[in-house]
Amino acid sequence: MAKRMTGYSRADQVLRIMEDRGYRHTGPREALVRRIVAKDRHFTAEDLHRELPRVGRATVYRGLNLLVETGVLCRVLLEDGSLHYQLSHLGHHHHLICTGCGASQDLLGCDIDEMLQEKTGQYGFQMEGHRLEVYGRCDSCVPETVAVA
Amino acid sequence: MAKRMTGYSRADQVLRIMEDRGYRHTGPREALVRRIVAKDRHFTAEDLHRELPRVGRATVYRGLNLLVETGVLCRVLLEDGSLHYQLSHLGHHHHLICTGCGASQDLLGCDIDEMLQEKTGQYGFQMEGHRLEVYGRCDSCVPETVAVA
DNA sequence: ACATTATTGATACCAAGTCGCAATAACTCA
DNA sequence: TGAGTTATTGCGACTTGGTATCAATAATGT
Repeated sequence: MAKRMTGYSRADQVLRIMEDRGYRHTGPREALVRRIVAKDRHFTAEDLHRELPRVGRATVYRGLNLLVETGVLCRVLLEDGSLHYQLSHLGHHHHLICTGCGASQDLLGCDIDEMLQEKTGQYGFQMEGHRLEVYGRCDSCVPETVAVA
Repeated sequence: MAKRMTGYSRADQVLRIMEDRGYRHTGPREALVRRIVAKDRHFTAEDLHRELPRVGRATVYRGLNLLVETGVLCRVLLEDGSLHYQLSHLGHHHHLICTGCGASQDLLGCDIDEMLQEKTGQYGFQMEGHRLEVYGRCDSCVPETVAVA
């Protein structure tokens, strides 16, 4: 069915980016990338390794680190402390993570930077960066039981 | 030296809180608490275990979890992903973590809640909570080298 | 086609943290 | 105070998530 009019899929784009950075285009890397771009939610390194058993564990971890460095993926920290990955928007942003279905999306245009600069300045602190994760329910995951009076 | 006019130290208070919750007052727990309240910066479970070799490793971990549940400690996530602990203010707050000396302090009165509620609402998202860590330099840790024009 | 260099994957290893369990220490109450 | 009950301890084995080593292999430039 009509899949995509442009000749290049997202996976191709990503592979292209990596080649431009001087990384080689290899079978295992292509497998990783294709699998990743097909995902609609965050995942762990072990998830990926389970899905691609023919790609060595170390290679999966190495590939993920590479993709994070390249800016293709970003790391997402869940409430329980476990580390997941997801396709990234470029630039600084935060994540909305659904505690129901595990879906996540980027939260764009959330500028807490200035506010933090000011606040932390009051403590004599020179801010360099921050990390913000937001947890809740996405629209298709409203809690089943509503609080009783 | 004039140390403290009240008869009860912070450590005693903490032990008191734990007893009130039904936990027993034991030697190992007291050792943990005394060591912790004497600290002026965040620390890891392994730090604590190294400092108190006579307290079993599992006991250190169990104790820390207990103190977090009780609200005495809170977990702090460093930039490199490692998990540290520090004495906690009550209620929701964030942390200012110095990347120079490793000191950290609580950042109070930083209300990003409303802003996040609004922003996330636009995504059809019902926010339940968030985590924010702020990294930078404390006033006594200004970077040695200043950016050159 | 070849030489060069990056990459792979198996394995061993490491760090952080939990689990099971027998021994022990804290509380309770008669 | 002492016996009984129950929580806690500490050991060691185990799990999970991730990295280092290194010989074998695959990708690239010419």
